Parts: sequence; structure tokens; C-alpha cells
Amino acid sequence: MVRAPCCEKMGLKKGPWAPEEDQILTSYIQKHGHGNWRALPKQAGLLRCGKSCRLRWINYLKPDIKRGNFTSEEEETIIKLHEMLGNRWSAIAAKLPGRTDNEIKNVWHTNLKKRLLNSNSRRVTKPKIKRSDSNSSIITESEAANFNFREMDSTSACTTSSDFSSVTVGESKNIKCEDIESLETMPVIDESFWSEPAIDEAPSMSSQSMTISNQMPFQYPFTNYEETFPQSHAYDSNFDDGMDFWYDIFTRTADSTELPEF
DNA sequence: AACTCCGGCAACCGCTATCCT
DNA sequence: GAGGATAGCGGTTGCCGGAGT
Repeated sequence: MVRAPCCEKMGLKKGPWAPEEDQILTSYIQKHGHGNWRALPKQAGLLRCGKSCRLRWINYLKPDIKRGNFTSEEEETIIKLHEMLGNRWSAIAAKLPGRTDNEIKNVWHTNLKKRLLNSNSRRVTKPKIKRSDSNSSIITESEAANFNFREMDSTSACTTSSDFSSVTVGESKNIKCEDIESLETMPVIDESFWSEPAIDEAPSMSSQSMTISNQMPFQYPFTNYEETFPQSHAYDSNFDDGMDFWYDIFTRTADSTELPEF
């Protein structure tokens, strides 16, 4: 596949936007909508590429964008969502009305990441769910089973990608583990972790078996399981509901003093 | 006051996903 | 189904202003 040329033509302006350009773009979109971004600058009379126009509109000019400092609630939400979703800034932004993915990304890199690095609290990372087919409104079994867990350092949060260990459970019903990036830091998890009935391994923790869609047996050693997972919750909702599901779980878990261990 | 350093942020780049013909 | 066009996403860069020396 050949990459579409963008900004290749000489004469297209780059760099910071002038107020006049902002005004032209804003009034054009308010009047006509953005439609085809590639055609927009020509029709609006801007010497910019469509990509640049789109970015400017989405990150700065859109009327519903909330500007100003992030509240502590927003920051906490970003931290929690990042632990669930990783660097999926657009998904995080979707949970914060008025905030853009770019803004959230910047806040994360300039502020929140450092804060987490400095904190000595134990943190656990997300089930990271990546859609393989955005046309599908149902999370497939393999999607639901595709999690990343971050091995925990007992004194500080891990941040580098090498700290991630990815465990893929199943295509169809076959259970397998692959893509383990860091064996040194990977907790020992054999297949029984995922498939066999719960065994109490830590005195203060109880492992519980969770069933997703009544098909995928999944061990998730939360404390207070009954509270954390409603028995009736079936994992067959659409993607956003799925995100809400995990967000809800994580929020409740993270708020408790006892964090899950793997 | 002048200079350097550093952090924050806007914008760009490169890639993938999705749409369309 | 193939291939091109477009949209969208995440990583990176570079500018600018404030703090420190």
C-alpha cells in the first residue's frame, strides 16, 4: 500500500497557526462542516495540508474543548485509565469530555508520569484490551482474553515498556501464552493460573475463578471478589461498555488498600 | 542584565486501520 | 479481493517562556 502524500507540495505552510488561519478554519467548518479533510484547506483557502487542519481543529479550535488546568479528579482518572489502557490516549480522552488525546498525552508525559515515578505506592497495570476488529460491537473471546500485565516492583511503579509482559490467552478455546517480553520480571504463571480452580496462595488473598461469556474461564485473584464482580455480569457488551466494565472494576480495586497480585 | 537550562505544549511525522472504488 | 485514499492514533520534535545562575 502506498502512503498517501501529505504536505508534500511545496508552498504549504507548517508550524504554528496564525489567528487569521484559525478564524478561516473555524468559520469554514462551522459553515460547511469538515467533510473531507484533504479537500478542506483548498476549499477554505488555507495553505495547509488537511492533516494539519484536522489536528488544529481537534486539538484547539473545536468549541467543546475544555481549556485550562486539569483538576485533580481528571488527573486521577487519567492515571487509572492509563493503568487500564496503556498509552491509548484517544480511549482515555473519550472518558474525559472536553479533553483531547494530545493534551492528555502531554499532561501524562510532563506531569503524571513523574508523579507516579516518585510515588512509592504499589501499582498494578490494567487488563489492556485491544480491538482487532472495530466493526464488531462485541468483544470476542480472544479480545477479552488479550491482556497485558505489568510486573510490579515492590517499591516503585514500573514505566518502561520492557517491564510489560504480554500474555495472550486463547485463540478459540486453546489457551497459550506468548509474547513474554521480560522473563526476568515475569511472575511465574502456568496454564493452571488461567484454567484451574482457585487456590489460595497468599494468606490475605483469595483467588477466584471468573467466567467471561460463560466460555472463557479466567482466574482473577481479587480480594472481595463478590463485591468486585457481580455474578450476573456477562462480558458480552459492546466495546465501550467493556471499557466501562474494566474501569469500574479498576476504580473499585484501586481505591481499596489491597491491590490485586498476580 | 545576560545567558543557559529546562519544562510545557502545539504541531508534525510515520504508521495502521478503515473506507471506497 | 486488491489497491489507493483518507482518517485517526501515538510517538516525537522543536519552539517558547519562565526559572535559575
